[in-house]
Amino acid sequence: MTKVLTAVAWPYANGPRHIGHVAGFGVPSDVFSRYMRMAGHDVLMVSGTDEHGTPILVAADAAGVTARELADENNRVIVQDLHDLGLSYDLFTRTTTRNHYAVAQEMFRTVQRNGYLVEQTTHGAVSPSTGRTLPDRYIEGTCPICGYDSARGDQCDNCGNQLDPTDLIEPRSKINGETPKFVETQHWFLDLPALAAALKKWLDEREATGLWRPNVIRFSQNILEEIKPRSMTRDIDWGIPVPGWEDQPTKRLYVWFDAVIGYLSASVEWARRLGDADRWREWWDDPEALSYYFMGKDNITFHSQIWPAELLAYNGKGDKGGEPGEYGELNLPTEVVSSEFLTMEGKQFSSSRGVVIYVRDVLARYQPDALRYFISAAGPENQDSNFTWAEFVRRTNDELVAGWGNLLNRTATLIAKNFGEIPEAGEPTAEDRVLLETVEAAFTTVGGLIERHRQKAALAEAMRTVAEVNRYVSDSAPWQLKGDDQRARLGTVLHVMAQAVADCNVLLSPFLPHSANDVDRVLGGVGDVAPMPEIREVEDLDGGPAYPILTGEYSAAPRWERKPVVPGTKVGKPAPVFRKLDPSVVDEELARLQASAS
RNA sequence: GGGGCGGUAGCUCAGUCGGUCAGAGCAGAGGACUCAUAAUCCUCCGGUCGUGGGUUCGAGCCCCACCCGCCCUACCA
Repeated sequence: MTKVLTAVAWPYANGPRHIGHVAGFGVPSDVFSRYMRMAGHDVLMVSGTDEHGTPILVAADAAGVTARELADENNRVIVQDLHDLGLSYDLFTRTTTRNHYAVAQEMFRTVQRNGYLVEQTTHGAVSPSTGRTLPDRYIEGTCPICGYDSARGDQCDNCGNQLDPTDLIEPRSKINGETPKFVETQHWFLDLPALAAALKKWLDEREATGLWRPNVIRFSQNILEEIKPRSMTRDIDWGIPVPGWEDQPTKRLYVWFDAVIGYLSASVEWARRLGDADRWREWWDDPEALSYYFMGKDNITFHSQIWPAELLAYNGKGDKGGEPGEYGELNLPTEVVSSEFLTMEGKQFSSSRGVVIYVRDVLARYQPDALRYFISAAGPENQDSNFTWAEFVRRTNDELVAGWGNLLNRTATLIAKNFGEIPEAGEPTAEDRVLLETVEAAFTTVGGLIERHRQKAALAEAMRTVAEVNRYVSDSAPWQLKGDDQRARLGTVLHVMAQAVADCNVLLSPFLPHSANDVDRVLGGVGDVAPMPEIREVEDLDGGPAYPILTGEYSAAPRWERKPVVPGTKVGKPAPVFRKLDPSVVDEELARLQASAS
C-alpha cells in the first residue's frame, strides 16, 4: 500500500467555475484518486478555494461587498458544484482558514530564515485612492509602439508587444479610471536563482522517469533557463499578513505563495480534524510517498517551479543551505499532471464575454455523469479539445445510453423476466469463458492506463469492453433460449451477462461514480460501488468563522477486481439509469450561449 | 520577438522503441435481430497521414524549410 497524495488545483473564488475548470483538474483528479483507492493505495486528496489576490478584491468592490463576503459566497457555490459532480476529496477547504494562515506563515518564516527570501526595493503602480498594488494587467493606456488606445500594462493586444506599464501613454486604472501612481516599494523576493540548481536536479530526475507528459516537462525545463527572483509579497490589504511586517497591514503574501501551500495546509487540517494531528506526515515526510498535482496548463509554472522552489527552500536544499522547519523535510511533487485547455464551441472560455458554461448550469439540466463522461472521453488531456453541445448530446446518447445503459437494461430485463434473480451458472461454453476472460483482463489494461494518466484511452478501453459484452449478448441470443431443455443454458448466459455487467460497472466507476451506484442497485445491490463526498459545516479549528468543507469516507470502495455476482440476488424490471437527451437541447443551449454572449 | 503544441477518413480523434501503421468512433449505404431508452450485432463505403525537400533497405513517426491553427512569455490567478 502506497501513500498517494492527490493535490488538486485550487479553484479561484472570484466567481462560479465553468466546465473548462473541472475538465482540467476536477474530473481527472477524481478518476485517478478513485482508481488508486480501489487499487489498494492510501490516497489523500486535498484542495480548496483560493481566495486571496487582486481579482477577488476587484470583484468584491464591483459587487459592493467585502472580499471576505464575496469569497464566502463563491466558496459555497464551488463546494456545491464539486460535491454534485461527485469529486471525492478527503478535504476540500479554503485559503482563508486560520490553519492555512499559520502554515503559510511558518513556510514563509522558515524560507526566510534559510535565506531564500531577500528584501528588495522595486517600483510598481498603486492606486492613489486605495494604496493597493495595481497589477500590470489592471492598467491600460495608449501603446507607445502602435498607438492602440487600450493597451494593457503588460502587453499590447493590438501589436502584441510586451510593455512595461510605465511605457504607456496616459496610463489609467482599469478598475476605476484613475491615474496610477508609480512608487518605490519594499518586497520579499524568493531567490529562485539560488534554488535553480536544486530545481534542475529535481526536474532532471523527474524527466528520467519518463512519466511526465512531454509538454509539461519540456515547458518546466524551459522556464528554468530564464529564472529570476520573484516577489512573494504585494501591496494589498487582502491576504495573509507577512511575518515580521505585521505593522504594515497593506503588505500581504502574494496569493500564489500561499495558494500552493494549501496542499500542505489542507493535509494538516485533514489530520487535525481526524484527531490525529501528525497523520499528514505520512504523505509529506516519507520519501516513499507519491504526490500527483492536477491542474490546467496555465498553472504549470507555479507547480513545477514556484512550489518546488518553496519546498526546497523550506527544506534548506538550495545553494544557501539551511534547515527544515517544524514540518520536516517535505516531499517535492512526484508528477505534475497538467491538462491543456477546453474550448467552448471552438472559442476560448471567457466569463467576461459570456463564452462560458458554468458547472452548476450543466448540473441543473443534465446528469453529472454525462458531463463526467464527456470530459473523460473527450477532455483536454494532451492537447486542447473542444466542447460542443452537439458532441455532448451525441456522446451521451450514442455511447452512454445506447452502449452502456442499454447493455444494463437488456441484461436486467432478461433476468427479471426469466428468473427474477441472478441465476446459477451451469457449465460454461468456450464463448462464455472467452467473454469473462476478456472482461477480467480489462481490469489490468484500464487500471494501467489510469495510473499513467491516460484516462481517455482508459475509458475507451472500458467502453470497448462494454461493446464486447453487447456482442456476446447478440451472439448468445438468450431470448431464443425458450424450452425447458434450454433453461439451464439460459441461466448460464444470463449469469455470465450479469457478471460481465457488474465487472464493467467497476471498471467504469472511477469515471461514472453516480451511475455506478445506480447500476449496482439495478443488479440487486445496495449501491455502494462508488462512495460519495459530503458537505459538512464545520467550525474553524482555531477560532475563525465557520465554513463548509467537502469530505467523505471512501474506504468502503470495492477492490479493483472482479467481485463474483451472487446467484439468488433479486433483480427486478430496471428503470433507465441514463437519461437520453433530445436533440433539441443543442439548439436550446446554443441559443442560451448566444444570449449570454451578446 | 522567444518558447511550446497541433495539422491523420465528411466530423471528433488514436497511432508512446522508424518495420501488417494506414486505425477507432460517429456520420453515410446495406443486412441480421427483437431482450433492450428504435437500443444492439454484422458487412461495406471512406485518407497523397498540412506542403516541399532530406536521412534510411524502410518515414504520420527522425532532420531542415515553409504554410495554417492554438497556447505560454513569469505583477491575473
